[in-house]
Amino acid sequence: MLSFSEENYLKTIYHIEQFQPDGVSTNAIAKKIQTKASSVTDMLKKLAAKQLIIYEKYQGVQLTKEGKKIALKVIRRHRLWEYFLVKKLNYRWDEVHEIAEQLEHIKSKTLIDNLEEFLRFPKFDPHGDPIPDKNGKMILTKTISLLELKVGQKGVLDSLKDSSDAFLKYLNKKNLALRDRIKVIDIEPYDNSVHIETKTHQLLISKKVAENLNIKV
Amino acid sequence: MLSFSEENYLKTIYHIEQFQPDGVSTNAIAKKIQTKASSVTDMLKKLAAKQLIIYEKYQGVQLTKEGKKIALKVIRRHRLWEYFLVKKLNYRWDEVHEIAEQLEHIKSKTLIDNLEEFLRFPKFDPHGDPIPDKNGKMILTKTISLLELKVGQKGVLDSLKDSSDAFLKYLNKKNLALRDRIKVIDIEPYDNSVHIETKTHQLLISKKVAENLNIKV
DNA sequence: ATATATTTTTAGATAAGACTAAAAAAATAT
DNA sequence: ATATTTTTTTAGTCTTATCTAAAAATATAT
Repeated sequence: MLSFSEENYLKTIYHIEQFQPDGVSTNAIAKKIQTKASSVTDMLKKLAAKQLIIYEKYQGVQLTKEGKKIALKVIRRHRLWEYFLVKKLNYRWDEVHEIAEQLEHIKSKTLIDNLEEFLRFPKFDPHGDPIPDKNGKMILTKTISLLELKVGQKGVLDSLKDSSDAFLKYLNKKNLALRDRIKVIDIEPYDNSVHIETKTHQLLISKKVAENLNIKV
Repeated sequence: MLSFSEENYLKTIYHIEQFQPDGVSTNAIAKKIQTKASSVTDMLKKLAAKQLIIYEKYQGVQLTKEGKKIALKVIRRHRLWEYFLVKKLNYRWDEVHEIAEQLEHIKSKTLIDNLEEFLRFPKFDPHGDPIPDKNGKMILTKTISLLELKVGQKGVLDSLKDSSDAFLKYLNKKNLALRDRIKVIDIEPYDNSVHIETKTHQLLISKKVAENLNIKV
């Protein structure tokens, strides 16, 4: 049985791997997990000894099949609990991360499957991210970042590249929500900002924000 | 903020204090928490330094006001989560303890109050134990053990002195549930066993079992 | 009252996971 | 190609919560 900390590392490596498929660096993990590189190295050795990652000094790491399986279990738990918190306990999408970070490590053979059934098998969490099923399978939606849309093109806000509370609060303030239909009115070539229109209002979106919005066209 | 382990000690001391109001012994704690007396001593020093217990070498401990407050918070969380597991996730009363032991240590300012509201402010957990409210107040029901009833006397099974999974499974097997009306048919003076009758069947209850059944007369 | 048994504490060790500081390796720049 | 910077690892330390073994205090029994 893995520790809280080991599970966290596996989950984190999985997430970074989505963007860095051929080797996740020690520093990248340290940054995401808010710890020191030396602590990461220690843990990588431990996970490698358990055959959950492939680790060669200075080379970055990759999850093994087993490591990936465990990472997906943790992600499944995290996303189901987030769904529970929002749908049943009336939390906002920007309030659930910290609590789900703890709940995702509760150990039980049956708990998460029972929770999933209670929630009636949701397929996406409150941030639009897909929830892996019992076998680790999830619905992968093809999206592009808002930055890639042309003037006049339309799409739907599907999910986020950055789900930090800070970004979620920004979207709250700007009245942008998942499933909103978006049309690009204009693109400013100088700073890559995007002028968009939703059903209810118009908005100016900076490059930084635009690249964190995943659009289904 | 207290650790998982510190919270567990406070909760355990609170429970033992119900039966040993003037000083909880190191060994009693060690037994309940499944650890060694020396480990308990270490922790007692720590809790005393934090002013959560009154501890004098060799004298046993007592919770301070603050220690009791925290213990009741942990018990509140435990019982609300047990209620959730049974009422929402369809667990049986003998399956929830281990999971609630973990859930009770989730840290959040708002989680447990939101859960309580979602569950519509239950006053008793699945084992008949009262759930402390936000302020630590709970409904204390006057009960006596089945052993104290006279022949011919009636009462209702209200709660249990022992809520171990083993005892709960025993009650399942014997078809005894909370709220069952019970009448004492006969008492065997030789071994203090009790012959009882419920709405549906008659049963012979050993002394050991009888003293763990709390009856509201 | 004294011997014996039990309980509790102390001392020292261990494991997990983090840290700092310094060394080693790899990447980048001139 | 060499110097510089950045990244990663190593070595050693710290904290938390355990443990064992031995010592000290308390309780029990004769």
